[in-house]
Amino acid sequence: MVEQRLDSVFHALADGTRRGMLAKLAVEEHSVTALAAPFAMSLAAASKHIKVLEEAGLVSRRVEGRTHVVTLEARRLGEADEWLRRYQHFWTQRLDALERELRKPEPATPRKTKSRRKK
Amino acid sequence: MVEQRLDSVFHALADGTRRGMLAKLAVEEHSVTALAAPFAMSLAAASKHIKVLEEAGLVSRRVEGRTHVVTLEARRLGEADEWLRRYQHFWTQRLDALERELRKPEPATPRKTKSRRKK
DNA sequence: AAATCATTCAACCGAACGGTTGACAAATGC
DNA sequence: GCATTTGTCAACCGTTCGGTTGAATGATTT
Repeated sequence: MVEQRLDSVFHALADGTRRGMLAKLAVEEHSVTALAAPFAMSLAAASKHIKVLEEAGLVSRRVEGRTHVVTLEARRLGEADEWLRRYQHFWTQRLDALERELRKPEPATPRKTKSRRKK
Repeated sequence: MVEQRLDSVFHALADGTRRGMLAKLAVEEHSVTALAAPFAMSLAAASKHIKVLEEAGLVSRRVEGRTHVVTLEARRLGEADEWLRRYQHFWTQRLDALERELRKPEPATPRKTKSRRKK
């Protein structure tokens, strides 16, 4: 159930055009034409991308006269992030370890000027 | 450059089988056969999934005799997370706003017992 | 040396992807 | 009323995806 959603969300994110659209939508909502503008493709193609985002639940659409206004809907991004963070310590632990290592030279017991370590 | 990598990482994540493999690898490294075991598919199919993960930089492989040992390589997950977090406030702010709203019923000016609102 | 185990490779398959074009529908402008 | 704007839909096209099967490769066991 939530697994399926992750499929569609991650798939939606696996395309630069769509990520670009989300970036634009993060600033403010846009019409379909406005969203399509930066990309070298037909309006129909852009429209399809928007549909992918919509079906992934990443954007919503409000019809206003003849224009469709697309809005960022980030809850699902939150779900994706939630999934990713289960692994967070894997990419931070090295840094953590490094940090600890870097702090270490400041000795825990600074009394003895010369500390023999190991051997 | 980094955009291309995001493509492959998000694409790799857009599949339940592959996410399952990563989950298993989060516990410890595994051979190809061990990784494939839980899934109802041929070994060749699983092997392809692993290749996708590998090419996305999410896992690495060490050949040990006749078995290939696959290890989680989470740096790229970190990059994906980094991208997602640009949007973090979008899925937290609503909660923030809601929280403020929920606190509000405690009136700012509780003096007047009967407050007429509107009209 | 032969058999078995761990894994990939190559060819194939149907479905989905990302794009195009042309027709269509609805709201707006003249 | 007619043309224009905004957007979708449908059909098509080549490519990629996720899977299969069968053969091939290499390391290990007997």
